[in-house]
Amino acid sequence: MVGMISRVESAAATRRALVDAAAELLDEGGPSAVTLREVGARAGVSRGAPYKHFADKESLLSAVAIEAWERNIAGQRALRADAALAPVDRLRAALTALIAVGRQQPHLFQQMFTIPSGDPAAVARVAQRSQDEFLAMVAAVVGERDARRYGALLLAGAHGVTAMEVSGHLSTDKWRVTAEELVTHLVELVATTAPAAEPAT
Amino acid sequence: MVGMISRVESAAATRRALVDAAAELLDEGGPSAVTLREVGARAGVSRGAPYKHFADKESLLSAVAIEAWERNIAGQRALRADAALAPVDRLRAALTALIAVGRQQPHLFQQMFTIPSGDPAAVARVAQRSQDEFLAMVAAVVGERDARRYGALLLAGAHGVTAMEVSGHLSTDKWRVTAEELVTHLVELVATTAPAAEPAT
DNA sequence: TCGTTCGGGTGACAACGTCATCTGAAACTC
DNA sequence: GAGTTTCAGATGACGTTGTCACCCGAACGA
Repeated sequence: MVGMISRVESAAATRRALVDAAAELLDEGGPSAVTLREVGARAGVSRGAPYKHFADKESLLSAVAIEAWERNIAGQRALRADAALAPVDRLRAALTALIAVGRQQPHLFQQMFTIPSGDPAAVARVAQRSQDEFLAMVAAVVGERDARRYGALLLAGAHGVTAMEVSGHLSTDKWRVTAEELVTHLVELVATTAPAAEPAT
Repeated sequence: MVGMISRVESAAATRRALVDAAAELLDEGGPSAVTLREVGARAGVSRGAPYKHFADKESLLSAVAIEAWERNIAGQRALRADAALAPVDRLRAALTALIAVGRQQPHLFQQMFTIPSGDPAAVARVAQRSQDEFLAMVAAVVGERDARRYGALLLAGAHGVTAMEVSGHLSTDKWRVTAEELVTHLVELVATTAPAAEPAT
């Protein structure tokens, strides 16, 4: 029958609700606000239920970070598919998107770059895929040969400025520059310095 | 009598021991390993003693971060006083020092850039002083006029690459570049692109 | 139809952050 | 120097949290 839910479907739905609830609590009050009891409550299950889907609290938070990385990947794919954008604009848009996450969901941003203690490979793997996507965008601007070198520069710069703003260390009074301006500046710097520019994919 | 300890001296010594113990535990096992009970034990006092010196656990961790920033400031001052170094070398050394902290004390590095929830201004203030020091070093290379713009770029880049390495997102297989190489590259990029270079202080 | 599997609920426990309260000695007042 | 105040530290206690062992019931496979 249509709409009938099997056991695996129900379990998957619960897992979804758990991750969503955890992400919500993380946004609202940081990692310490993510209690398994409250997560269970918001997901409509009991306090022990999360343990049927995640090894421990940190695995749950890792799942939240992993989904954020996957959204990041999807966003970059969409940018690459947008034919209306010049390669250098795609680059800038991708980095600006990272800044936007930091601005709108600072705790999530920090979680994405937290030292993993459980399974280090889990978050790292999906982050690597995001970087692959980004590398392709860089290659379209500076060429395949120097993509890695400049890609690391761009990504580090964007992440660095966002992290500084998130943690309150980027006083615009002092630096007289916004995160977006800095990224734009950095992209221009790379685009003009880089040896060769190739046509977009 | 020499060696006699007054009450305030004893209290200051306890505070020192508490911060040291917290820093030690942070290095060993991350923020979750810093329990007030263990901190008290290592400092030779009881579990409730820290509350005579810090409002709560987070204030204690903030104190650890603040001391790390102060060491950073002292290091930068030493670099600026070293007449044997060219201005651009001082810059690179300062950024490399930041990377070294991330490598050797990853949890401390994260703590230095954590979103503060208690007194946001406390950590931010000392971080600002570190940036003032850094700004002066940048000005010696690219001139006063563009120091802010390029300073933010350099600092963000160094912090970004360190954070990526700390969180395991900087696969050297993929990027074929170490954090130091990237910083060196960035410094050269700025030094050659910047409009004017002025003599060192 | 009969086990099996497995998501979910519940009781329980240790550890933790935090506070109210007590204590004793140093510091201050006269 | 006696009395008073101040304050670092110890301790008992409480609520909360992460975690696990155990139980239950419904969906699934044979």
